[in-house]
Formats: sequence, C-alpha cells, structure tokens
Amino acid sequence: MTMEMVESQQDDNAVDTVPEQDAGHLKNQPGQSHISPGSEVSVAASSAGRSLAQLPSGQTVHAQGVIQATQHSVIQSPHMQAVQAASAADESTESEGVTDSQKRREILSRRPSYRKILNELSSDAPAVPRIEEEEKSEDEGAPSGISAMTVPTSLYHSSTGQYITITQGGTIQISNPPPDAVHGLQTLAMTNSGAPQPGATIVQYAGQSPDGTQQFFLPGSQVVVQGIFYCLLFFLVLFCFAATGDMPGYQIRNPTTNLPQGVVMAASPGTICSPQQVAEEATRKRELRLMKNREAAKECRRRKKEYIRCLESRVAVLEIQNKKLIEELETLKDICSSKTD
DNA sequence: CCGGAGAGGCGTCAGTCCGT
DNA sequence: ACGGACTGACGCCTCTCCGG
Repeated sequence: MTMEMVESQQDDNAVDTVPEQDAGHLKNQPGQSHISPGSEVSVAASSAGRSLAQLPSGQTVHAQGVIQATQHSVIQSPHMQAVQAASAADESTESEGVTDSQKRREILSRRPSYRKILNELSSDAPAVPRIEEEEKSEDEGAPSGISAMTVPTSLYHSSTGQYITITQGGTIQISNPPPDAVHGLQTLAMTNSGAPQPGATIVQYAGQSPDGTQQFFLPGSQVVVQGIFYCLLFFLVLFCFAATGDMPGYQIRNPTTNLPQGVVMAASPGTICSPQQVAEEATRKRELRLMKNREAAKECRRRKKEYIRCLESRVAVLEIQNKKLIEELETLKDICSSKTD
C-alpha cells in the first residue's frame, strides 16, 4: 500500500487514520488483528453498496460501499468534526481566559461512548459483534445478590485466550483454544458443604497436573460478596493460570480490589448507630464504588481497544475498495480512450 | 550491566451521559 | 433529580528495547 493511495483515500472518502499513538499500542500484541500494509485482503461480491471482504485472519467483514452520500462515517463522525472545529476554536478563544484543559475536557466529554460507536460500526459490519450482546452474556454469568451456587452456564474468553465456562452446578471449566483444547481442559468445582469453616468455599482444581485433583481454600468472608464473587473468582482463576498451565504453586492474588481481607460487601444497611459505624459505612461505600469503577475502567479500555481494532479493519476494507475503484476507473479510461481513437 | 525512553496497563478522580 | 454507567486525564508501575 503506497502512501499515495492512503492519501487519495483520505481525500476521496474523508477517512481519518487511526491515531498514531493508539495504533502503536496495538503493535506486537499477539492475538490482535493488526493489518499490516502488505496484508492480503480480498474483496468479494459487491451489491447494493455492500462488500464482503476477507481479512488475512480469515475474518470476513461486510462494508458499506465507499461512495454513499447518506453514509455517516463512524471514523469521521459529525461529532469528531465538532471536536476538530472546537479544537480550532480553542486557538482563537485562548485569550478569553478559559484554560485549554478545561475546554478539551469539555469537548471530549461529549464524545459518544465506545459502545455506541462500535454498535454503529456493527450495524454496518455484521461480522463485528455488538457489545450489548457480548455483555448480556457476561452479565448472565455474574448474578446480583448474595452469591448462590446455582448460576446459568456462562462462557468467558480470557485475555490469555483461554475459555472459562461456569456451569449451572457452579463448576468452572478452563479450556485452551482448539489446538490444545483437550490437553488444556481444567475444571474448578466449588463446594460449600463440609467446608473446614462455616460459610467457606473449597475450590477444587482438577487439572492436568500429575498430582491430580488439588484444592485451595477461600475463606467465607471473601466469598460472600454481592454478585462480585464470580468476578473475583474469575480474575483469581485467570491470575492463577495465566502464567503457567502447570500451576506449580497457587499464587492467590486479588487484582480487582484493594479491599482489606475479610471485608464483607453485603453488610445490611439500617443498623448504623455510632459515628464509627457511619465512617465504616462510608468507607464500605467508597470501596464498593472504587471497585465498580475499577471494573468499569477495565471494561472501557477493552471496548476502546476493540473499537480501534474495528476501525483498523474498516480502514483495510476501505483501502481495498478504494484500490478497486481506482483500477476500475483506469479500466474505464482505457476503454474510453480506445473508443475515441 | 545499567540507565533512559517508550509502550502499555492499572487505579483513581472528575465530569458527563442516560435511564428511571 | 438522582444514581449508575461511562470515559478522558493523570500518575504510577512494569516490561522491553536500545545505546553506552
């Protein structure tokens, strides 16, 4: 792909390139569909303004036609134009006493969420999963309320490429991607009965280690958390198995919270009487808020990366379409010139 | 080997958006 | 109006790469 083509594409289609910094973030990250300039992307049937493109990874992407008057480009949405216009206005109004950071914050804060933007993209490209649908399935895996052991079967795809399934019986299955799916199958079973301490939970690990089934123990006070238990366990499991499949030692970490051990999130309101309890309640609320925000930030970053990947895919498709149109134009020119001669 | 640069992730804060 | 969700910005940390 030559620079000329990229430039012409931008001129013709008003396509913004992915920001340099963000694009750089995606380099050298395994499992991410970064499209290199030399990648082969084939464009198949084109009808009614839609094209089907085959990306190098085998992924097929539907794309709107390049030349469509009514198409609102997500890459350069009206909102982004507003940002650009406002940015230009920044320079002229700098003397008015309002700081740049305040203005920039004001402008950027009105940006539509990545969920919206990506869903708009998804409507154009059915190959891109809608975030709402994804999160719906994830929500099912983390029921609210005091954690009950009967949960619907949920499937998670970890950042390490592993699949984690929570069955209705409370069993967590960890499996690797297809190439070594059988070998990598690991099972976690959670039981409450017969626990060494009342309310405690045993997590049984039936992996491929030569020792066979192993267990580790979670104190009840860390387990009885409103709806967060599965989330905590999920990340616990991730961190336990992410580094090594052999699991030589249980490195039990709790990356999702800085809560002191033993903090019970399901404290019942209405029993506060002393100032100390008021303070404890405030602290508890703050910890809960921080934990939620922590998870929200993670999710937001994940969506942002997905959004950028989506944009990259779209850019690749548009580049191919642009190339095809240029070739078609040249062909038509040749035909016309041969006829006139 | 060591230190600096850059990338990337995380936690937190602050502000906005949006559904109820 | 309110509370939860969302996200940009900031600071910090870790890791990798590269030059000295």
